[in-house]
Amino acid sequence: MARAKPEPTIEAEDGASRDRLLAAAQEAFAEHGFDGATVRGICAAAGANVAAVNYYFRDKETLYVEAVKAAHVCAGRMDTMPVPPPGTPPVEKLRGFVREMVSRMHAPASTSAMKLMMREMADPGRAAHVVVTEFIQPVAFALRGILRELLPDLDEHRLLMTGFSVMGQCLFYRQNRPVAELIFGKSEVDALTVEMVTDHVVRFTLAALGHAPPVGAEPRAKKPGGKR
Amino acid sequence: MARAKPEPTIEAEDGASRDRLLAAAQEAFAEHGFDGATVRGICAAAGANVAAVNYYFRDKETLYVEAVKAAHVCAGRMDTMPVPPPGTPPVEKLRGFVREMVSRMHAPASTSAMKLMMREMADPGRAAHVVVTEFIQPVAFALRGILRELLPDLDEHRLLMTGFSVMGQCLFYRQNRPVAELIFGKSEVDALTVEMVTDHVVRFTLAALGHAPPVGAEPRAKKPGGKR
DNA sequence: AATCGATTGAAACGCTTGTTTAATTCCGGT
DNA sequence: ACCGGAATTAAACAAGCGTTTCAATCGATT
Repeated sequence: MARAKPEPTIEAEDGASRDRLLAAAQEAFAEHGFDGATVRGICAAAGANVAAVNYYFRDKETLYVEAVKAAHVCAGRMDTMPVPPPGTPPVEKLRGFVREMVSRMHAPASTSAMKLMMREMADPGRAAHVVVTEFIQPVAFALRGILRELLPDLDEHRLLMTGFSVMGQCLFYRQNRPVAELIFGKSEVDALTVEMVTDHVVRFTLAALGHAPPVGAEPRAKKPGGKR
Repeated sequence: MARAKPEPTIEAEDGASRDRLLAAAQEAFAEHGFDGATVRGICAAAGANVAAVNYYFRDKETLYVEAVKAAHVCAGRMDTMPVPPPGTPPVEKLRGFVREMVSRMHAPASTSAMKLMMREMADPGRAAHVVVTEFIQPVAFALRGILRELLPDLDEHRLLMTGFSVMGQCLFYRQNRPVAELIFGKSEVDALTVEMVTDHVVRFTLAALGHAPPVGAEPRAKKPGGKR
């Protein structure tokens, strides 16, 4: 009937609408969660038919899992963390780690992808294993290695908690930013730039570990007690 | 006990099934979220009819808000934080604050109530304002006061981030515990007792602020006010 | 041009959701 | 006892959900 021959969209590509479906699902699940997002809404946003989700994926749940997987290869790529050159001192490794982490918490490449992963982490269920083993685990071990270099004699439990302290500081700015804005005002929180937060977390952590002067001590001059 | 009814409306005090409904809603919303929980499931758990939720509350949304309110007066009571006596040094105030916070993060009085509040904080929407102003805000200001005592000369931005560092460390053990268990193993994470975590966070923070020796440095010599 | 498999389309399925209606039971009061 | 409002019940409502069906369409191959 309506032999509509619109612009030659790239349909010849294998699974063009599959990708659009995946992108739409990623955004919808990130915004409204698994239960909140609807298959109809996703298909409408993707410009596809409702049956497409059953054609390309089996059902809503596998679409969700695939969307999470696609999200963590898009915004994730945690294996592509900046690898410091071999001679880098551990303090600088930690600084680089925190900078990268805070940056991703602050303004990630794909907002919806990061939101989706955070949501899955907040209450793990359907795709937690994939996200953790491929996205989070290597980062956690990288941090543990850096901290082990900084604290060679610390027992495992304290090392673990130290890593949690670092991650807790970084994750705060993403997981609790809305609440912080409600408490202290959006302008106050938004005033904290990536550089400021990175600098604070690095200084706070290094001071806690005895590798830098404590917070509040302005380094107007080189402080005595500098290591090495 | 029987008071006169000036208005022929319902008595808010005798709602036996209303309370059961509220408790069931609290648990269901905590477990499955707003969209995941069903009115029928809540009523079944409360042993009430489906129409009860429309009789006592207007609809599902107000039931949710009331459940959140009930949750934060049950597990919350953050205004009943341990008030240190006036002569307490700020270091001890911080220690008490962290201990209380970590304890509540670790094993709260009502698991479902805490879960429900955390869920509402994770993505604020329906009852965020109530939770924040009555539950979180006073705690945040209390922490800020303690930190201001410890760091009288720090600018506001750094003071804010320092508070975030403290809260981030405490919240980590609740918000990211499942993920941490997936990464490092449940036994490793569960081995961290409240005392260990409290001690670590206090030491980490005080060291960062220059009020205690850094993590990893065992206090070989007696510190002023040193503890065992 | 005809054919075949892959893809899309519109419609309907069965089911669950939140909400409402109307009838019923319960209980205390002048 | 009667009566009236409060509380509870069963049944149904419309709407939306995920999923399925089957026919129509498209693109490439023969």
